[in-house]
Amino acid sequence: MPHFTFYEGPPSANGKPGIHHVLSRTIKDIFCRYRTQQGFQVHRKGGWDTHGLPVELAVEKQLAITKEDIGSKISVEDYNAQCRQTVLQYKEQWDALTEQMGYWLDTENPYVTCDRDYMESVWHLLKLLYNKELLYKGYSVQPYSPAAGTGLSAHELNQPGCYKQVKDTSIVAQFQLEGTAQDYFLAWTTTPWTLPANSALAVGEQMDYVKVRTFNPYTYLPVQVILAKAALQRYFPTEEATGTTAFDQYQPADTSIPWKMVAHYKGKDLIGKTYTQLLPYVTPSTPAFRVIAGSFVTTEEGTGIVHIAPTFGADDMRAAQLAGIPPITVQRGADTALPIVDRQGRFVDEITDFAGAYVKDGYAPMELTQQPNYKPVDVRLAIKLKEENKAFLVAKYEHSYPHCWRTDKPILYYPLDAWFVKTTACKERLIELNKTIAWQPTATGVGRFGQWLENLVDWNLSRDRYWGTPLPIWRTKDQQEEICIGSLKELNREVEKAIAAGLMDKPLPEDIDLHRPYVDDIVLVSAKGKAMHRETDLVDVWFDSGAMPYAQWHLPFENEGALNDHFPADFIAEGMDQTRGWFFTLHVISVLLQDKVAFKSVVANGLVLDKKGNKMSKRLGNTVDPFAIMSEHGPDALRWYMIANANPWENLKFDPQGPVEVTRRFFSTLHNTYGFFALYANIDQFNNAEKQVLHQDRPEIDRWILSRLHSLIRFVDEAYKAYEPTHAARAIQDFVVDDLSNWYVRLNRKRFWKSQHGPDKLAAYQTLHTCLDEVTKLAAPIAPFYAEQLYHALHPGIHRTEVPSVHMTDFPLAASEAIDELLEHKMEQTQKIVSLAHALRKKHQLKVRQPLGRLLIPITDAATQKGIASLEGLIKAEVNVKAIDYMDDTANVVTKRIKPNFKALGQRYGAQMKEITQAIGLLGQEEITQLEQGMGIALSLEDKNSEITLTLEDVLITSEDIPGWAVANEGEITVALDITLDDALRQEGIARELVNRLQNLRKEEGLAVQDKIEITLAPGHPLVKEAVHQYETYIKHETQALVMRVVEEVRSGKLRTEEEVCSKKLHTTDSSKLHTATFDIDGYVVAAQIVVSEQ
RNA sequence: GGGCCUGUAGCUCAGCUGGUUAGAGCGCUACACUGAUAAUGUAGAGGUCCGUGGUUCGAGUCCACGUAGGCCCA
Repeated sequence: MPHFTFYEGPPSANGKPGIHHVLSRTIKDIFCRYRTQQGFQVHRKGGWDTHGLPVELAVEKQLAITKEDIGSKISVEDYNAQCRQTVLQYKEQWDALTEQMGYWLDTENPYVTCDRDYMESVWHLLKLLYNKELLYKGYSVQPYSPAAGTGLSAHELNQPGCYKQVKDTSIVAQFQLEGTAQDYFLAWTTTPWTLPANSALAVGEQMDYVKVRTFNPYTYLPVQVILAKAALQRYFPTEEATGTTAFDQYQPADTSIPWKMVAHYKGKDLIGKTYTQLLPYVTPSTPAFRVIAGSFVTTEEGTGIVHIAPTFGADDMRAAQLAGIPPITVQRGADTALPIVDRQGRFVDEITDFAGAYVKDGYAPMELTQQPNYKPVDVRLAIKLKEENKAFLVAKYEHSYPHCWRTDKPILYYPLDAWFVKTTACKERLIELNKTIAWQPTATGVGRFGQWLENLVDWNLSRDRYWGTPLPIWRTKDQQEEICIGSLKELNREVEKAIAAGLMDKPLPEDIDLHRPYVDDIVLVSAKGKAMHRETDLVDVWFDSGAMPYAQWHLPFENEGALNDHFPADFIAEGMDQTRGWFFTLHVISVLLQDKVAFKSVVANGLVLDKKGNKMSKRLGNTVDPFAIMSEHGPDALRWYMIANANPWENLKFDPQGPVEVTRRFFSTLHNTYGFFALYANIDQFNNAEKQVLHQDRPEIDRWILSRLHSLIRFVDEAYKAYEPTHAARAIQDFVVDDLSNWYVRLNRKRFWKSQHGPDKLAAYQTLHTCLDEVTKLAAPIAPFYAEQLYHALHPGIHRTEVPSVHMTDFPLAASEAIDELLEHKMEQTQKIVSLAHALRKKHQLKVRQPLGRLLIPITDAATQKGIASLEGLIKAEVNVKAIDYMDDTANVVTKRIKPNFKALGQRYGAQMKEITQAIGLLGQEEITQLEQGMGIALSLEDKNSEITLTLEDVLITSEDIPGWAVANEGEITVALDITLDDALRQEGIARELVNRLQNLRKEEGLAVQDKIEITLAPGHPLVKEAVHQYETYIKHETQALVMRVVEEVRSGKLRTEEEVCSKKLHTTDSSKLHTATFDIDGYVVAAQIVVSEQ
């Protein structure tokens, strides 16, 4: 059996499932069910994402502790035990959702990311990366508190009170362009102490920049400075100088400094320009001091040119890394490079002028700052730059700056050790292989995800937390030796060595937990005999989920060969917002390790918003409980609504009325159609056991609906294949509502209730059964429950014979021989004709029950006429006319309208179209007739004296009007209705009205469908009397009357004379079985009485 | 600030490679039907196709800029 491989992106059972999970899981379910029906084996292994910050935060909240308390107020052991307990706290709700929404998933054997087997596989993958030298220790710039000597998480920074308004010294520095005498870039900073670490300047590629001639306000020297045009106002609020006089007249210390724009640039023109190092204390080993592109550059503050110090800003580091600019660092020993500020927040010795100075006052001891001539380092730097003609503006600047919540001192953005996956090493390959993935929608793949890959930086794996997969790397204190562990076996082996070396006293317990703190207690021995301790970092949880193709099978320790059958995935689905989440980590791990994609196709799904388009949140209280919706409207209605309403990758504005409408419009229509079928199938004991009536022996209407059915099958199959579930759902819905229910069933009702059996009735049953059956299979992936129910209803004996579930049936195959496009087109025209005729009746207040004489259809070509003629009976019945006449308008009775066929003509004549349109508008009825008869018409155009020949294909002719008739048209179809009535037609109308009233009476009085009756009528008016006489057989037949008597008067409650009852041998005198009514038919009063015949 | 997506009737959405009366469902109004009936049909009202400019004989559709919203990145 061929495999269809699907990966379940693990949810976290640490939170409750929401309505959006119904959407994402419905999408996953649809395509897996579809493939199952196609005969693929689909493994649906569930999974749980159990590590990470959300879990830790939840636990901290439960225990009312913070991260700092771990290890003091609570032991790491207890903490981890608590985490383990918490991770699956909502598992039951998730399992309930899975079951109730019908998500076909193996919940019995899920993979769990905090299981030891899973973690061992993760370690194995990390080791493979390590062996390929794709795992390395570097640094990342993070919030750091020198006072506390510790890094801070974004979460800690966001605690209330951390951001404070402070006044800092800000400097606009002048960076001199290389090779110029007085041209400078202006860059602004609120952290002047980072200027000695500057190694680049960043500009916005698309931004506009200008060069301004002016004077330095501190040195009064002439300068030309470059800055963003949008920032001009900020630094040059005065009027721009018009000539050179202002410059000539400028005196040092003048309060007003003249300025003038002398050049314009785009940011991208500046990229690559080099400049002289601002504060040359440390010389980098590779070329630096260049203008680079930065996507973060703005003109809202500063100069639109951003000073880049890669060691002291996350943006800076990233941009510099992308551009190949080195950071400014100092060497300590062979392998160690340090930033120019130490961990206590002091400049290192190499920054001679400021060596040992604290970069923020807050870190310096009181006795230092209280000295009379103490100046903060930012101020000292400012003075130095002013003196050296390197400062353009120095000012105090008030802004919000984060502070350490423990020490209340400002934080630094500071490079901290971190382990990275060297994704940039395979950047090209990642991009290339991404192009082979079928993204739905495509733009997400090439655009959003593609862009992300283009700007790839190395993946920072390190997390300074407790609950996650520990990084399996042990190092010696001197950082010279290290080992990466790839399996439990290897770990045990190393522990044995450590025991031998006396570093450990006993082997690891059998059931060693690979989490912290247990792994932290393991000390290994290096080749040189030194002790090695584990690097304390945890691995980013995203690595856990990206590892699932391997780790879910505990590869390579078990399930050898699983990759052959289950890699790569044929299909995955995830939230649109997971660009750098699962999509990325799956892709990276598999490309780096196997040089293959991890998934061949992917459907991204959008957000589920509330009815008004607001994001759902607990805070706003606008969340929707999936269980409530499902218990109220059923899971299928919810699923169908979510899929049919909008493409899943667009945001869904969730309207709780949606499932209600879906139920009404789609499910109840389908159910009514089935109900209709079942009603008669039961009466006639139809059980689909008879031999199928040959396709060619079925009436045209059957062949039509079957043709529509197979067209539908073809369309839906394609749609599922192309991951377009919305198209599939809408097509199924339209077929059921429009074609099957409102046309086929409506037109064929008689065939089911007529009493004589035969091939026609059988064909009707079989055709309707086939339609329902196939629709059931097509809809099964989206509406699994209802489809299953309907399938069983349609195959009552199924447990004995056939396939026991719709979900195991073969997905329908479109039979191209059943598709008759010509027939479908004909029917479309017929529907138009009927609709037009109904509109005419309505306009002239003629009920459909009133027969009319003729319908006239002007015909332009023989093929159309033939097509319509073959469905003539249908039109006559629907419109209730005696005859249809076709008119090829030789007599020119019909007024025609002519329009150019723009598509045909436009391509040929292009610019001449205006004139041609005008000329065609002037054509008369005779010329139109000429065209219709296949003759060409010459049009002479004034322009260029040219002449063109028009043929029938170049124009569109419609019949507008037929004098003396009621006419309607739509597109190329026109119909005319003869609305004159004679007595014969009136009588037939009366007869039909009578039938209608008698039927109503039957129903009102609660008679069963198969009850036979006897009728007594008092027609009153001669016209009615005549009608009753004329149509006696018809009336009796339609109303299932065995007897119909005409009398002068019907009294309420019982028949006129007792004798008549006796003479007619009615077996009853029980008046409760007599049903009497008075009808008003076109103003004629008719009294009637029916009684159930007991014969 | 950057990337991507979306903007069409009161609401939710169609609208294929540009072709001249821009559609559907729901809702609203009116009428009809009543052996599918807590259904159904028909008709009507309702549109600066987000804006501006451009390409073209012709733009809801293509291009540019802008604008509003969303997601991701910063």
